[in-house]
Amino acid sequence: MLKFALLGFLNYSAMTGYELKQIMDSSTSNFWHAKQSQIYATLKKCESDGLVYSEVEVQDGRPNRRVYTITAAGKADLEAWLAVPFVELEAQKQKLLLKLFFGAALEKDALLTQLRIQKELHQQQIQYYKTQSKEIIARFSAAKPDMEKEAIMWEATRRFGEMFEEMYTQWLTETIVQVEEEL
Amino acid sequence: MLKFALLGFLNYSAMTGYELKQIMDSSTSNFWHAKQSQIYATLKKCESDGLVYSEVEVQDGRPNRRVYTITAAGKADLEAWLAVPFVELEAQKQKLLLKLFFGAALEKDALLTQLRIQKELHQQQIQYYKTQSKEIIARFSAAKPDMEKEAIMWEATRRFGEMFEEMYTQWLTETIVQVEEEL
DNA sequence: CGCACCATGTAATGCGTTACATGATTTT
DNA sequence: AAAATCATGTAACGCATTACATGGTGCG
Repeated sequence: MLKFALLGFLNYSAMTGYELKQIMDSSTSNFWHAKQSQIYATLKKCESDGLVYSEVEVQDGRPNRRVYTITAAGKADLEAWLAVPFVELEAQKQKLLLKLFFGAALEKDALLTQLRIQKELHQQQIQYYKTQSKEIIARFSAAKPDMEKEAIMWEATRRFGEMFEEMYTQWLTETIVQVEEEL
Repeated sequence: MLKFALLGFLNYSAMTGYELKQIMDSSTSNFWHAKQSQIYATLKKCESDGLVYSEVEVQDGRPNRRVYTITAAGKADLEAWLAVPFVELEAQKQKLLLKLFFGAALEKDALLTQLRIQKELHQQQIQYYKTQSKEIIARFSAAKPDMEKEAIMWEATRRFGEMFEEMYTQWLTETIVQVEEEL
């Protein structure tokens, strides 16, 4: 899957692995993230599969840059993936729910402390989406007025994050009350 | 992480890998799932780490069963994990958002079709949580009246699923309108 | 007769993280 | 003087999926 994220960005413009890491951190990281090492490894794999090619740019006083460019095969691969709908629900993994599922084994107070820590974190995250995340998109839209359609999609993903965190916070609030009263 | 799910269940009672798969499918699968092969492999690892031990039960006319029992070390490991709070947000991965992020490259109709397919799926999932999932918990609670506290936690995880799917459906509804009007 | 269920596992492969390794330049 | 940034990668390990392999019982 990381492959498609990389191809998606390289389809906008050629970039190095280092730059791909930065752009992912500031845009997709809330729903798709990767470590630098995985990005380098995946780019290498994509190159050997003919989806991208790379050229080394020699710099002086700085490390050389390996700039990756998407190929026709890479574009075709990306477009094919975009075109085929997902016809199943994506399986979720939520560590916190797993712990909570077995959480009756914990002291009531220990459980409440954990839930309150999480509530604090998710509340902060709502603010992140409402401020920083919103601003990143606004700045990008201003810089690239030719990418209006893309900006609408980016805003949709931001809105998902905001709604997710609001739902999560609401659920934690209700669960805390439930545990206080019934456990 | 699967390790803790297995230890959590084995802490209730000794079981085979086959039974663990079944119980996970009917309880935690919405927030933690595993393939049968991974369960067998993880049990083996847990045994070599001394967290569980196994005994083969010979059956006639049926394959032998390898019954796993949690050890004192396994209980300690589980309890330590339960006791330490998660102090960070869990990173999420959402394939659909990744595709949507690059979705401006698609035809408007193709994009709308994909969003509508997803909306249908998530709507069905709301119903699953409101009916089948609710019933499974009710049946289990009736069968194990000594596990009242556990049942409250299970209901909390079910409620998370329901709220998540409602949020997701709401977001898709809004996003579909957005794409219809602005793309 | 065919299918689902019971019950176990191995092997290959892929995806992802952590740790290691290097070193100049720029900013605080 | 220290820390962050720029820039690349490899190696080991762990987690997860897919495919392969076996074979009897019970039900419709």
